[in-house]
Amino acid sequence: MANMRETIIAVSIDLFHRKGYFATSVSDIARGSGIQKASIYYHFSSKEDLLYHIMRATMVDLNGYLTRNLSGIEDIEARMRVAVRSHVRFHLERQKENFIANSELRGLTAEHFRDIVTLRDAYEQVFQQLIREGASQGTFVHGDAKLLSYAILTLCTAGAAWYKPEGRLTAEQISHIYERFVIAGLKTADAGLFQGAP
Amino acid sequence: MANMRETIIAVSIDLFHRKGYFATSVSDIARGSGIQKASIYYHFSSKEDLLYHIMRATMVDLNGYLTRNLSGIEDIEARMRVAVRSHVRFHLERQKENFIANSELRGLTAEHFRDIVTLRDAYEQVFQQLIREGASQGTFVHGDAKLLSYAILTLCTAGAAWYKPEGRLTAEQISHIYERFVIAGLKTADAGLFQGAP
DNA sequence: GTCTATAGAGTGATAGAC
DNA sequence: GTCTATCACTCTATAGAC
Repeated sequence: MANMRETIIAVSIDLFHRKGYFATSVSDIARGSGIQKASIYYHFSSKEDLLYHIMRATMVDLNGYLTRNLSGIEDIEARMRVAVRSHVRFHLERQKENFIANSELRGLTAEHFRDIVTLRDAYEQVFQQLIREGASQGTFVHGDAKLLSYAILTLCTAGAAWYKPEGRLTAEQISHIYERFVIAGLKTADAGLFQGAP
Repeated sequence: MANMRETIIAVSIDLFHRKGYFATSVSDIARGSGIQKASIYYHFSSKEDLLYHIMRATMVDLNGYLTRNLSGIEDIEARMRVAVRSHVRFHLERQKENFIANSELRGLTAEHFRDIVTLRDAYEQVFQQLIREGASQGTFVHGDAKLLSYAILTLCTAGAAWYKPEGRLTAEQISHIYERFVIAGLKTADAGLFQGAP
């Protein structure tokens, strides 16, 4: 870890994941980084600024990863398979950051909160659009795209949360399991199953 | 709210849900309850004791609700349908407490943490046993019962988290939607889908 | 059962030397 | 870029009066 700024970020990701944002003090981060707590403020203007930076980088990378993986693929079902695999793999590979991004939104200022939610909404829109296109061309069931997208994403996000790298399955195997499960649900659930939604 | 102890619990559930356990101070709870913070300690020995009480009551009630709903039902598929509906309905009716029980485990002492996790494990075992029995009699697919139970429970728990009481669907309608979705998944997912697990 | 008062420790953040 | 020192405040929890 050549760069102190990167060290602080890595230490913070680890602590925010293990103890939570509010339970982690700037002193904890400084101790883990091997510097005094005042030195943290040379690199970041506040503890919240550090949280925001971690969350924003995670969401931007998540969106970028999905866009890259989808580029050049035309078939709707193939695009959905790729989207699910992309989501699961990203969450498995950057487990701690994604856990933070999903659980520490309350630590952000109102302005930063809005920014992160906007990025999250854009990501969910990709899945909802795929569900709508798949339904209109008869590949997927007709149902509330918003509720369906939440179901798909939370199922996969939660799956990634209990994954242990030293476990029996590789990230590749797990992403295939969820890909097949979601596609099965989108094709076989009886019509009207997800009609109406919050 | 005749009883001050009950008032403190209700106020704490609201604050822990809205702001999180660590971001909520004993002063906040006292202010919400209309007393001085020192008076909180007449009713509870510590802030953690209050969190533990809320979590334990929620888990005990969750288990009791499931047991009552399952009593007298023999058929495996019918039992699974009832179990899923029971889970979803309980999470919709006591949304805040369940959210706390699922997200504030880090606030507990090691001893209390173990106690809550034991209760949660017992609850999950009911679902895993149903999955195993259904598979052995040919009603459900064969697959890793643990991974399947996690998928079912987190899908339904997450669904309950974004539910808004003033929304379009009633708790009854939502619990039916999830019941049908889970049963469809348990009956139609191709064999080997959930083989192997964390 | 609830109050006032306070102990004792830790918090996020800043000033200014080097 | 990192340090020491410190500000101003908040936190959980307790003591003891009423």
